[in-house]
Amino acid sequence: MSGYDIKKAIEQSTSNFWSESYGQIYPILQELVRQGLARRRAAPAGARERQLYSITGKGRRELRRWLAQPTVPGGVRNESLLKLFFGRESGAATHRREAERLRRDAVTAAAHLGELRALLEANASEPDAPYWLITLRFGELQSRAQLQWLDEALALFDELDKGERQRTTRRTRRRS
Amino acid sequence: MSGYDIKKAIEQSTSNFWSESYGQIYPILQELVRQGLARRRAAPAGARERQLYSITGKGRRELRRWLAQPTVPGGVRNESLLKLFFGRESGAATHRREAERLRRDAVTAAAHLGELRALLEANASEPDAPYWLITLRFGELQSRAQLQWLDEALALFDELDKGERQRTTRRTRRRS
DNA sequence: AAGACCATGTAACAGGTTACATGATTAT
DNA sequence: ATAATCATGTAACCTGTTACATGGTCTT
Repeated sequence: MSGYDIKKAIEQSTSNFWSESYGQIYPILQELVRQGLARRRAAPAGARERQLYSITGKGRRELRRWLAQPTVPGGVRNESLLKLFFGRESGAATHRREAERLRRDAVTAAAHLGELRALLEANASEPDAPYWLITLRFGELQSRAQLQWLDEALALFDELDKGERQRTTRRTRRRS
Repeated sequence: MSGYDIKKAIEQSTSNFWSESYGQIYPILQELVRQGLARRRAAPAGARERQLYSITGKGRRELRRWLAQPTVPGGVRNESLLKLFFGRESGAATHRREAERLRRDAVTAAAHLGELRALLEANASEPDAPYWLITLRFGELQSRAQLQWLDEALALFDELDKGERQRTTRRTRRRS
C-alpha cells in the first residue's frame, strides 16, 4: 500500500482503537525500507505519484516477533473525566451541554461500528475475520458502556443543576 | 501538597483515567510558580525536605478557564487490540494466555474501584462527592465492559485453538 | 545493618502532532 | 474556474517517559 492508503485503511478499519498521522507514517515507511523490513516501488501505471510499500520476509519475521511480545500498559488519560473530577468549579449546566455533545459523538461512533460490522460480516470467509471481529466487538461493548455512562451522567447533571437553580432562586427571593 | 503527595493522590483517586510521572510533576510545579499560578513554601516542621504547593487566585482563575474549555478528543491507541488485529500471524494459544493475563489485571483494577467506591461513599457529604462518584462510575462501567469482552475473547481463542489443533493432528496422522 | 520508602529533581530520549509546502487530478 | 481530494513529504514543536542522581528516615 501507499502511505496515503495506509492512513485511509487505519481510519476505516481500526479507528476505534488506533490512529496515525502522516507525520508518523511517511518517515516510518522510509525507515522500514532503510532497515530492510519493507520495500518500495513506484506505482506502475497512472499519472499521480504513488509509492507502494510491501513487507519483506525480514519485515514479517520482525512483525511476528513484535506481535508475540506482551503489551505493557501505558498511562491512561481521559481529559474529559479529569475535567469532571474538578467539576464543582464549573456549573452543572456546563457539564450537561458537554455531555450532550459527547453523546452525539458517541452515537456517530456507534453508527460507524455498525457499518463496519456489516462490512466484516459480508467478508466472513476471510481467514482474518475472527480477529477483526473480536477487535470490533471491543469497540461495540465499549461504545455501549460509554452511552450508558453518558445517560447516567446527564441525569446527574440535571439533578445537580436543579439544586443549583433552587439555591439561586431562594437567595434571589430572599433578596427581593 | 508536595509533588510526592500529588503523585500519590493521582494514583489513589484518578488512576482509572489519569496518570502522571515525576518527570512531569516536578518541572510543571516550578513552571506554575514561575507563572504565578501556584506558590511554594517549605514544609513547616519535620526533618525531611518537603516543598508544599498551593494554588493562587490567578491559578484558580486559569483552572476555571481550562475546565470550561471543551475537550478535543485525542488519538486513541490500544496496543493489545492492534496486536489482535494481526492475530492470525500468531497462534490462538498465545492470545489465550495474553487474554488470561489481561483478565487478571482487569479483576485487580475492578477490586481497586470497589475500594475507591467504599471510600467515596463514606465521604458522601463532601461537596465534590457527586463529581468524584460519576468519574468512578465511568471506571466501573468500563471495567465491566472490559471483563465481558475478555470472556468473549477467551471463548473465541479456545474455539480457534481447537480448530488449529485439529488441523495439526490430521496433518500429523496423514504423515505418520 | 539492610531494605523499603520518603522526597526532590535533571537529562536524555522517544514518540507524536501540527502546520507548512508542493503539485496533480477529479468533480461541480 | 474552483473546490475537493489525491498524494508525498519536512520542520518545528510539544509532551511525556525512563533512567539516573542524591540523600534522609523508618522499620525489621
